[in-house]
Amino acid sequence: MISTKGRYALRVMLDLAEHADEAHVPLKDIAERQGISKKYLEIIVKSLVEGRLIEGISGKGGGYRLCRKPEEYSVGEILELTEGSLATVACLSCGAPRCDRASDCKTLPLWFEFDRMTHEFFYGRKLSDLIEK
Amino acid sequence: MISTKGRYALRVMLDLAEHADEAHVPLKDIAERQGISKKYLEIIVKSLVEGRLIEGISGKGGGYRLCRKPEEYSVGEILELTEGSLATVACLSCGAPRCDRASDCKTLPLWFEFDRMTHEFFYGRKLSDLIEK
DNA sequence: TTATTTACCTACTATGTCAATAGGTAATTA
DNA sequence: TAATTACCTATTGACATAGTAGGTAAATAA
Repeated sequence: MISTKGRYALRVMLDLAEHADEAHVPLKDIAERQGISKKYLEIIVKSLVEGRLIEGISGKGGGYRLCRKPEEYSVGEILELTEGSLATVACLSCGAPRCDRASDCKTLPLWFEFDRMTHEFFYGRKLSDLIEK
Repeated sequence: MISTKGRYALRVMLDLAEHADEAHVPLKDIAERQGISKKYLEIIVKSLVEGRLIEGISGKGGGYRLCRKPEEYSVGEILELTEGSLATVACLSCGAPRCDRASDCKTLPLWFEFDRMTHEFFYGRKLSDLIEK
């Protein structure tokens, strides 16, 4: 299940992509357009800035801006950054303690395959694919 | 993210499938073989019994048994029963309050497509597919 | 009949995550 | 100097997760 963090992050990125002509977009504007609490969005954009997906400029006339072109962002990296991991089961998430049943676990191949499919799905979609022409 | 409930349920079902020759399999045996607390498994098998995936018989010589052949169970129905829903985002889970942004939400089609893929993946796998021949 | 074994039942709990909110400080521009 | 913006730390209520505890009811074997 994708939480609000990942979903809102994607919407913020989309909003920025759609307003890429403006120099910088204040968070206030994004919050209003998207109908999401600005305070909550602060937490989310923080991750995005730290992950170098966007950059923020303080002060009057400041705001946020994409670092790259919309077609250079995959949905997967946005979600993975904000959600922490896209892994389906705990055993497959990065830094998980390895399970000693793994070698003959009959369900692991299933999770593994699903994980791969998920990864391919989200990394195959670019931010630009979500913007209607 | 699939929780232990769904993952353990699948392992219980697999264990039962592999011991389908025995009349009834006591939960104690499953718990020992799978290395999962019997107490916790009680909660999980309860859902499986209520969902009519397995049946339980009390008393000495009792235990649990599959209601159908392994090839007649999809992984999807097992997970959906124990996890509640396989939906990726809240907006798509059954009985969710409908979002008034849905009509022009640019991310919804993405979630929808992923949801469909997930559904097809898990409903396409049968319990019997996970048993090595 | 009695002991044993099994399912089945209700209640409780510790821990963590989610989805925010509150109240600031620092930076930049007009 | 005032306004605007990002950026920072801390807190909170609600809920889910992953169990545990301590029983009762049902069925069988001795």
